[in-house]
Amino acid sequence: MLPKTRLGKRSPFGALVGSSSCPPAGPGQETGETAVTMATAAGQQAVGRVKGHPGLKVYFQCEGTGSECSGAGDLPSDLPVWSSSGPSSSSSPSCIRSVSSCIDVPRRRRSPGEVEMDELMAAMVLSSLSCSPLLHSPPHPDPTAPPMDCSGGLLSDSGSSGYWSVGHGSGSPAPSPPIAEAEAGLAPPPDEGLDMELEQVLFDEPAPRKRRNSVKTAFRCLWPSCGKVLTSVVGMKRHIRTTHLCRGGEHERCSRSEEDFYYTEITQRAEQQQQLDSDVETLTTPTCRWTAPPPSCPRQGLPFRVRSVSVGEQWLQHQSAPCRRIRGEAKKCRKVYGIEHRDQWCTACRWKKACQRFHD
DNA sequence: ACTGCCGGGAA
DNA sequence: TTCCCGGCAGT
Ligand SMILES: [Zn+2]
Repeated sequence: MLPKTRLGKRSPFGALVGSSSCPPAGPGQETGETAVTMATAAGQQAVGRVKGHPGLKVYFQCEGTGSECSGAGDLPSDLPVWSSSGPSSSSSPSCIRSVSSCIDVPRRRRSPGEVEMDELMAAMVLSSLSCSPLLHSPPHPDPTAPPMDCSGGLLSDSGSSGYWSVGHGSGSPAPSPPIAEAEAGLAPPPDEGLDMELEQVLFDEPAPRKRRNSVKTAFRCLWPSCGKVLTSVVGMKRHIRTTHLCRGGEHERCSRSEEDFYYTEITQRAEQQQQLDSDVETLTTPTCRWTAPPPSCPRQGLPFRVRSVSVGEQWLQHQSAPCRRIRGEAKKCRKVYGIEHRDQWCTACRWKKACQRFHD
């Protein structure tokens, strides 16, 4: 028996076993999604967008100055929007209702001068970013859902037999994301919880292994027929702001997040990195890029496409990346006995498996 | 270059 | 099941 610490990891698909489909939905497609919208002092901003499915419980807990409300409810997939009463911006049909009609939320108006909303929003952002479909799946699995048991051990790392075996279950390619991408429209799994962006990021890579050497990060402007590449976020934002958005410094605060939707993060090998803009700064400010432009600064009709990784997604990638087991300090049979005494190795070492004699 | 070992395949 | 090995990642 192999040790319990075995991490089956090197499968390129092991990173995201839970989410197997990638619905070919555009940014504006909202069926089956649940937009968590909340109002801030600056306006409304979609802080999270998770795929909803029947049975998915979403828990809110907001702490205000005077009162405290917490709501939990089953979110049907027909898009109930829960939002606190913000400014009546009717930019989106999802902002019509101020309080969900299906969640018993105590009505509470935002008290003036309330500053905890930033914290709340930060918490929502964090929770939405760190929410794995596994962590938020209902404790009682949906009986109507197909028994997709492909999600165990995504983050827990407690699976004794590595991750999952591709071969289990004949003809059931559930955990295979590339196949699932082709069959995206056929059977969306109930565990759908990650943004499709993330899945694209995770699976678009031809080489899923980490090749961090000599790879630099740059940012490409996504404005139509621009394609400018800069090495810094700040420079890119400034480029977008000044060149495309035609804005000066007085709008920087408003459009601070808007530029994020018009550039994408690209990586390129160092030797391929051509002469870029002289504006070289290090990436110090983590930016969160959402899948829709901020409603506070509507720009209708302008095409935007985002294929970038937010910080949380990067974190999630890192967490769920198929990482190998940490090489132990102990010498193994190979090193102890040497190649010439291979017959003295343990069988695992002989078979190039994890050593059973010298555990870490 | 060497080592550990995952994943896969042959016998 | 046993055995072997390609190939990757880390040292
Ligand atoms: Zn050994």
